[in-house]
Amino acid sequence: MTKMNRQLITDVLGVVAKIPLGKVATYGQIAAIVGRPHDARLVGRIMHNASKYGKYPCHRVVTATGRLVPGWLDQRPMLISEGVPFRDSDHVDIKRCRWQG
DNA sequence: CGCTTGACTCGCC
DNA sequence: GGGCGAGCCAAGC
Repeated sequence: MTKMNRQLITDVLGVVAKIPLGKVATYGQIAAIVGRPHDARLVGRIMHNASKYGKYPCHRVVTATGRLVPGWLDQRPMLISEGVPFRDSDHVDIKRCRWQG
């Protein structure tokens, strides 16, 4: 793990930690905030290992279409309990709950 | 050390 | 709205 990678991780997690309750952010949005608009995938990877880097509300991060993380069944109830509006069982109403950083 | 995979996104049809 | 392909970067094997 190089220094630059750690910096990226630190920035990404820092942004994730700032997502307010009841709101969600997209991978691309976070990637753009940390200065890497084309690295949404990396944000996803960081989220996947986020628990190992520390405790962050990574459940508030969804794809650009509002889709939840495939395979992570706990994400939906967690978001619902925070008041995030849902479009269907696998998608949040991204248009209404998208975080305006 | 190289190839594959993935919690992505965007343009096009 | 949904399917396809290309671009991007790091972690795993």
